[in-house]
Amino acid sequence: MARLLPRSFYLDSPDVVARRLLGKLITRRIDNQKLSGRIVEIEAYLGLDDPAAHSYNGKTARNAVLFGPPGFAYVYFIYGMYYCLNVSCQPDGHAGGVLIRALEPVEGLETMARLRHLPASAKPQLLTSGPGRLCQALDITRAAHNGLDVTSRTSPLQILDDGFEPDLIRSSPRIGIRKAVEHPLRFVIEGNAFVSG
DNA sequence: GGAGCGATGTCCT
DNA sequence: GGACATCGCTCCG
Repeated sequence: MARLLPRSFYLDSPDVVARRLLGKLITRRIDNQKLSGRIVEIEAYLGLDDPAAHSYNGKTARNAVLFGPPGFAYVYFIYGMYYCLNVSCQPDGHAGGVLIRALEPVEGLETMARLRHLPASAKPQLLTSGPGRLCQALDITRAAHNGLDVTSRTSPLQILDDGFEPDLIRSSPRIGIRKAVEHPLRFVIEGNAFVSG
């Protein structure tokens, strides 16, 4: 039986939490249906010390969740079309978070395909490989999910540990950023077919 | 299969 | 007004 990750899981620095989240299950409850996917790619954003992080220039209305307590969803809108899902890390008052970049779909693939406007026969890699894609596949939006507690028993968006352990984790530079491009803060499960890029 | 590029809303300077 | 933690399409080989 999968165990809901507690708030203490997210209390550490984003690079530590990012590694630790690889292989964990994200579950999205929509009415009576459950969608789930395993985290296979993730990036760390370090807060005030990280020029690539949304929190770098201080707290604003948009990024306030990153400065709050750990274990809350930070969902933002990007390029006029897509949402991206992060989870806040570090104690209340300290900015930091992790960006979920790719999932291996586990449950509800037909619904994911429909939400992605793809035929049911579409390759599963097209469902949740990429931060914008996975939000569309799980119907995650800023209006509905920003600021949500992912450690709550009643949350429609949770992260669980089902005992899976990645064989090998590889780090590399983060994707799609223009500042602080050199830091190896992207983490993937080595060899997993659902990693993006 | 890879490079180039347009779509498109929100936030901050 | 510009930048943006993206994606999917076109065009070319």
